[in-house]
Amino acid sequence: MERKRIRDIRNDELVEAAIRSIHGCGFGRVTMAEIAREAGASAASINYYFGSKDRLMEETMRRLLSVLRTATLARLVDTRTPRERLVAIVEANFDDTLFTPAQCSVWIQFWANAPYAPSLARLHRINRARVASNIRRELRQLVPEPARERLQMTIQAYMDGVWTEAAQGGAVPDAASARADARALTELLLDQGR
Amino acid sequence: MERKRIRDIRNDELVEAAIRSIHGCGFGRVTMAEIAREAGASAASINYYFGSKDRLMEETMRRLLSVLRTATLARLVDTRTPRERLVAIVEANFDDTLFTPAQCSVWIQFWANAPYAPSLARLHRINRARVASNIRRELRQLVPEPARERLQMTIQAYMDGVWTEAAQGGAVPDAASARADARALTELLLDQGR
DNA sequence: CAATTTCTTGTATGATCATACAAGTTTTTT
DNA sequence: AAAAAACTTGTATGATCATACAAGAAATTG
Repeated sequence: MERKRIRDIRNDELVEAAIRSIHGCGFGRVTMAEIAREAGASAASINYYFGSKDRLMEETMRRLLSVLRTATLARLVDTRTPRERLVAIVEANFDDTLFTPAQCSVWIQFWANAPYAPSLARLHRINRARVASNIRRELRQLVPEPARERLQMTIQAYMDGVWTEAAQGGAVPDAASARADARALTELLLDQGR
Repeated sequence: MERKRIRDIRNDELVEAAIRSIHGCGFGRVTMAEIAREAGASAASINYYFGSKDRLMEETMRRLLSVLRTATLARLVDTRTPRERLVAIVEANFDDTLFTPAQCSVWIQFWANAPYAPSLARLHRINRARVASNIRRELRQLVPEPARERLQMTIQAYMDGVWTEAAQGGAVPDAASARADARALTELLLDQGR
């Protein structure tokens, strides 16, 4: 099936060009022409494959979500205890495949724009619910009720914040240190009672 | 000096209309016409007072920064120890005057767009440097060197993250709980060695 | 190799929007 | 109250951009 392959190749190329372009110009300022240039194609061909700019953005966001999902599943494979699983979920957010300037930048911009773009809002809501539920599942076995909810929000806020910082492009830690820091904070929070 | 007063009143009205409009439409989609409508004025009058959309956005961001600065200074007044000052700085980020859905939302959007708009980038950089330096000043007297830098980043990431969450509009805690949570985390981090 | 499908692009169209401008209105000054 | 200054607005202009479309190139099929 040569047909399908070519289409998939183009999809990949265009989504990756979109990520680079958004990182370069900003979500609000990126144009079809710019993305096409980045991909070495024409603006019209993006419409041929995606139908509209909106759908290209949607697919681009899907790509980011899929990277996170993949990283999370990979890290969950070798876990035994709830504590290990929680750490795996947290560390997945700073996986080498995810925690790059371009992806953090694009991610933040999708977040900022999600409330105003229905198709992004939907994906955003689904992802957020999945991450929250993953964390809660493990916390249930680790922490008694009153503190649980607050703990989950703290962890999630911290992860969002590190991504935000990374997107600002300042002194970005490398992925490995980001994981170490996140792990340290998670364990400190889990052990705080003792 | 009636002249000055009218100008100041219009400036205030227009900046506040801009905040409401950006919260409603998004930074990338808000138009002069929409802001004018929100303010009960005309698009042309915004140009009369601010010269351009760009400068209105710049002034709007300045407003947000000024609210944070004011809240911080107010909370620093009655502090005695470095620890109290650090807590004051952190709590200021969740002051009642700041931690509202509209302001968090606008703030996040300014952050996301700062890398692509020179005038916003400048303000953003200055603010970030000031907050970082405030935190570092107190940490110097509270924490030995190796951990200091990491602690500062953790605190700042957490604060960014809570704002991000608040901007998403999900289950936003009220300002008072946000302050309590932030204080608890700060003190946990400070005491972690013991 | 002819026919058909798939792919690619340049250009035209129409929408959106910031801004300039000129013509008015209101307020202040003298 | 005349003159001047400050303010306000509607409209025109021009730029930007997503997208539709038609025509053509390349690949696939029979």
